[in-house]
Amino acid sequence: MLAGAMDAFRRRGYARVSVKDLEDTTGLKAGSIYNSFGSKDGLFEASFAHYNRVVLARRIETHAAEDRGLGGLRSLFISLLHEPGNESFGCLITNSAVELNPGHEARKLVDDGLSILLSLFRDRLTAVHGVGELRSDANPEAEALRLLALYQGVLVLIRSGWDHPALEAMIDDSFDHLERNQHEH
Amino acid sequence: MLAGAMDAFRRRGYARVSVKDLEDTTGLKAGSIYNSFGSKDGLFEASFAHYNRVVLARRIETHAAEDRGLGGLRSLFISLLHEPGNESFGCLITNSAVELNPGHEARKLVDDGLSILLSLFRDRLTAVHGVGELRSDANPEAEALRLLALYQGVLVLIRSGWDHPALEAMIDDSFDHLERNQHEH
DNA sequence: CTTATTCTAAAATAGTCGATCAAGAATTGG
DNA sequence: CCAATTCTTGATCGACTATTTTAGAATAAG
Repeated sequence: MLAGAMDAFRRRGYARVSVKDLEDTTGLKAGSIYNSFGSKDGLFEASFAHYNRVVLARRIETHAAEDRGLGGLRSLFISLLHEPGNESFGCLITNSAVELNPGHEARKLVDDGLSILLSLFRDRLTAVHGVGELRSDANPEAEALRLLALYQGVLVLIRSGWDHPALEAMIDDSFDHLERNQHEH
Repeated sequence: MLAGAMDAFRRRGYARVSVKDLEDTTGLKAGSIYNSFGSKDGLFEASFAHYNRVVLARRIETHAAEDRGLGGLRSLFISLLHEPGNESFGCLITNSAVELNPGHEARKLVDDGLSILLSLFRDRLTAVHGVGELRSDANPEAEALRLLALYQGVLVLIRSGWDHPALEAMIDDSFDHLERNQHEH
């Protein structure tokens, strides 16, 4: 029910999903939606919170579990290219960061999502840096923000229909460079 | 006139700009708009083409002229953080890649814009690689796509209101790593 | 069973959307 | 200067928007 609304927002963004669309995707009638969520904004925010709490969290858990080190992060990036059914539902964080009004209430959910990702990157890089899995001259703090930007950029390029194998090669290349001593001479 | 419409689309995206808004920003009445551009889509596409042909091209020319090497690309990235009036108008390429329908006519303009940037990055990296300005183990082709993703990602983070100095430090760090022998031991 | 309460449904509201039209103003070509 | 054409304007179109309301169905409590 929430999932249906969330999928619609992921695919088409906030503005281009109508209440009629939400009736179809949730199975609820407009009256019930307004009774339960107060407004279209309310349902959007509930969907977004669900995205951060469930979809994003589960993706991280599945691909980047704590014991998988740097390879987990790589796997997380690659997973963006292999959505089930070969269709990209879009990332609510990226899409909302671009689409939403500066003053929109749901902006805090964008910040939440970005913060979840940045913390993951920072903590993981710091951890593997300690055990020598990371290139020694890399700065985990700056590198984490760079990965966050790369993550968002990849999602933009996926949305633009960019060739997936090329993106996959680029991601692999990026993580190869992060690892220690992969280019010995 | 075109510039006014373009600014509106850059700020608020395609969907949230109404024909009434376009009347205000262009100074033309709805009838004239439809006479000149055929539709809201038509005006949008004209604005987008103007963005690629003028705004983007001029930005590249100003910051990343051909003789400025790798430093020109760095300057191009940094320039995104220093828009006049401390306000970001948004990048029509990034925003449209995220917002537009898969089948929308203006998608080709997204491809055009991305292609302009990718070509710039690829050509410049190849050139400086030849004269040893680029880290020798870097692959210009993969690196160019990485810069394109980074560029898009930075624009997403700017839109999300991310701290500019942190982004600037990250960009500088990224280009430091691209340069040859900046970490001698 | 009865009463109270919550949930659902369908219709209606006011407003805005993109787009069109006819009439007149401005501009252009001869 | 005149005729033809293009452009501008304000009014208006039906369709769709988010939201509210009203009435009825389902559910729960006593």
